[in-house]
Amino acid sequence: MSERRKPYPFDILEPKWQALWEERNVFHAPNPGEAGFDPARPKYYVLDMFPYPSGTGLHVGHPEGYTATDIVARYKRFRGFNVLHPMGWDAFGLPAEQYAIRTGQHPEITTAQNIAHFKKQLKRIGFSYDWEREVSTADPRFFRWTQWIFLRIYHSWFNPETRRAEPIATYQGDDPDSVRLAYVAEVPVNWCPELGTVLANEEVIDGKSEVGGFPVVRRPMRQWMLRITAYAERLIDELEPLDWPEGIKLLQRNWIGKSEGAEVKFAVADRDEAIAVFTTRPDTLYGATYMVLAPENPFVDRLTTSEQQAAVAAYRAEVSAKSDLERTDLAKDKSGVFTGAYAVNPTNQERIPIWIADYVLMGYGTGAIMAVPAHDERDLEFARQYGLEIREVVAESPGSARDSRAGAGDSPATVPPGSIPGGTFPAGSPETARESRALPTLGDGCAINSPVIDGLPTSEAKHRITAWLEEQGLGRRTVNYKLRDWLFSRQRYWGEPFPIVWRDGKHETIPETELPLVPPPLDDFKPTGSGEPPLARAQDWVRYSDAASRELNTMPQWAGSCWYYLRFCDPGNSGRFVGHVAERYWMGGAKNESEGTPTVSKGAATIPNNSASSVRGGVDLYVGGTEHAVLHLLYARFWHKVLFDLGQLSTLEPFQRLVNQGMILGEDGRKMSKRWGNVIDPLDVIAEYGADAFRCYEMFMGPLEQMKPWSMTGVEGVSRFLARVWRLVMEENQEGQWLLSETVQAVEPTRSQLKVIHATIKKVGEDIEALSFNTAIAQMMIFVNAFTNPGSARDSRAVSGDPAGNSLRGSPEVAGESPAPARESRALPGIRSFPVASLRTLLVLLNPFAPHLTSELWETLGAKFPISPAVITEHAWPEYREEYLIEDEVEIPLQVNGKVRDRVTVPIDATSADLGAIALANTRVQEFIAGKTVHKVVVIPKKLVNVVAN
RNA sequence: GUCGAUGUGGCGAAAUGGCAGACGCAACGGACUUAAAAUCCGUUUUCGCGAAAGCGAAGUGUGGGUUCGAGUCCCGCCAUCGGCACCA
Repeated sequence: MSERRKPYPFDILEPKWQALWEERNVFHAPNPGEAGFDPARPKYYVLDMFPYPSGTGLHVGHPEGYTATDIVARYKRFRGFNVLHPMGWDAFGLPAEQYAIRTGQHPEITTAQNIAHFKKQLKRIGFSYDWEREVSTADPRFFRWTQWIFLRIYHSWFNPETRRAEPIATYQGDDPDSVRLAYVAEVPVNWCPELGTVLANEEVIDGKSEVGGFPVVRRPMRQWMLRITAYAERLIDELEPLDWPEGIKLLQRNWIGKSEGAEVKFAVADRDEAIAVFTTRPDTLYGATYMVLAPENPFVDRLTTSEQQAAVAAYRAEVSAKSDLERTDLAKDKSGVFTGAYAVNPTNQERIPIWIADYVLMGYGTGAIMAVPAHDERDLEFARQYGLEIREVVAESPGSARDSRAGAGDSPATVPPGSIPGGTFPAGSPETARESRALPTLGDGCAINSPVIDGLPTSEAKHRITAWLEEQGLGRRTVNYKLRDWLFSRQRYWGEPFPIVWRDGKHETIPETELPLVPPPLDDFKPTGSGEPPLARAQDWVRYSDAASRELNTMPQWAGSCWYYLRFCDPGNSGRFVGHVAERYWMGGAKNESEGTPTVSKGAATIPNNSASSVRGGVDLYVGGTEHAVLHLLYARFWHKVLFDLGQLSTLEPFQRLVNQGMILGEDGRKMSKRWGNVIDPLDVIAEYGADAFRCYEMFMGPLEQMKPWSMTGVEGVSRFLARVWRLVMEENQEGQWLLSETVQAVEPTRSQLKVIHATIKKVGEDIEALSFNTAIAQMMIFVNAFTNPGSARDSRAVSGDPAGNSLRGSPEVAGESPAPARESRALPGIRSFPVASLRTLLVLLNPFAPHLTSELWETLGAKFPISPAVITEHAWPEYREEYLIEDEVEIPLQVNGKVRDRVTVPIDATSADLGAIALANTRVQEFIAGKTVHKVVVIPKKLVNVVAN
């Protein structure tokens, strides 16, 4: 009584169908070889980015992508595909551990509770996941294989010859540990003494910990690293053919940051030593007037003169106190110190001073640069600050001059390409040049004041000087990447332990038979404070043997998500991380296998690169948020490639098609957060409007990839639409019971109804393929409006050309005077009638969006109009017939000079000549061309006529 | 700074170079009702003229351009959002 009246009884029918689906295991997809598997059907793997089961539960943002994939999954099933549509949990993670630290509650318990809550929410939305395939990254049956994959990575190296990972046994060198894809290194980390732990860069703000605001220092620690940089080139190349948003591809490419250039050796003056620098502009070598080393560069210790010792030490101390963020944040002023030493410019033997400055990073290139202040903004700023020489060696090339900034006489624009500009440019007087031009040339131009390459355009100059350097043994062509190796260890409890033990200071692996290696039980999850991970507390566990002890670090949260999509293919396999047959079936190329089975592990014979087409495939559709555009998607691609190279997988890439859903904002247009009090809980919405309305609204809001604000009244609108569908089939009697409506009859649809039906079949199918769900729903609304409303102005367009008049439904008065109903059966006189077959068509089209409502109505219709199969989901997707879409007549706008002046209805096959004549004869057109000369009549048959006159 | 995305009614949004605003929300008017809710019908880009049907003009952030024709293609600019940020 107190409850608001429901527009239709979703609160009863939705749980009913959800229970039924679960009971009958309707959405289980059998694997090849299992009972019920139909090999004749093509496969379709549609995947969501699995969630971290946080304590707060789902919000309306999660189900946006999930609804999209669910619609595709249900649609593909109708289309006859074997559909793999799984869900699982990214269950290791910091929040559970921090909660454990605060409360003493074991993370396993809180995680299990959170998972249960998430699962309940997902089931209430009616997603068609195959729950038999559910996995959790924190489950030993799962992370056993995460550890196993780590061992594969550990036992491999990247062979630059074959450009692929190979077992370490194929490595011929004498130090295998130096080439392993998993290795140990001392790297600087963000150490927070107060919290007793290492923090990720994102967790450090202005040199303080995000949590608590404690100071954070940089400190070198022994860490596990994965050699992802070996794959930099392939991660770029093999990204190309994927069906991903261009923006995401670009983001990955930029993250990897490939740049081509040269490494150049500069001799140190008066010493038998040389420092290599990396530059992308070897053509500016003559303009290198000083050199800069990163403060951490080991050369600094050796080079610094005694007079400069104190200044250098002070500067290095100052720099090391800064966090990464402080150091790179803001466009702060350049700072640096002279070392007292000099290098020799290899082109002209000039002595140039060697400085140190924190604008040079130790981690990129060689940690040293040649500074060319005339042609690099940063070097220029630094040179100006410390009064270093600026020498111009590139002039703007003819034609590319931005402005006439220089006087005509000395303008390099007068230099003919290829000639030596000595006469026209004031060579040897860089100061003059500087003053006459406001800025140095930062872009391409042509070389000047550079004997070996004078007059050459930049690109050619680069080649020439690099060749010259190689001849002289002073340098070589090189490629550099921004991408760094992946810091793979964490000092945490709630993560996968490494299958590694230490003996005599050396790492070695534990046997595979000892997997899974589960974390020890602990009561205290806090870091130890000494920098040792919490696992150190479990002394019994740590002790592996008399001589060996376990690795104490755990893997980062990314580890499980790097391969979970593979486990979904074969989640119960206890002998392998994924069975070959299952993997080849679900991950294989979607097309036929006619080109032969993908090449797998035939020794070193196949080099994966450039043969991408033979190993194409992967997840057919992967939907998730942009926040994973780089890290997760890059890490997963990396692991996948290693496993592929080692012959464990059949495809080169994990995710063939990727789509990012946009963020859903609160009703106030702000990001949803507790702080603004604008968070929407899906369960609240479902309680009020039902899961079907929730799903449809999520899709009707706008394009999937766009950011868009939530609107409760919008949900109401979609709910009204679903209620209209309900009332198309059902009517309420005096007692308030819903019964099958008398108006539903076994009649043939009218011609105009057929047109709407087939237009809807076409549009909904195409729109789902294109993930344009909002317009698919709009079209179904048009369908329902057409069936519900007696001929109204708004559907005049939809029914134009309908010889039956403009009513779509057999309302008595119209049906009486209309010859419309096709052939045999007609509406009973006096009763408006809806053809049952047409309603069934609508129910199938709508089923992926509103599965509960449509299942219920299908069943109800079946009671009076029996049909087999009795369950909607076992039916085929309807096919549209072009013949019903074709019009006899078409309305053509008549334009004069591009403006519509009238419209005429003409037969569909009217010729251009006819149309032109009709237009010119039209009185409205005549009005507007009166007194003008007609120059041209543009006729687009079936579209429009445009008379050009003036 | 730089790369990318976006900019269309009061709002969410539609529109293979061819009738801008489909579909929905909100608002307003009407029917039904004792009344309300629900439901159904209708109006709704702006400005001008008209009693009205209607007629005209302008209109997709902004300035140019290409085209018979531009929301859509090209060039410049502005704004909002997002990523990266001394990568030599």
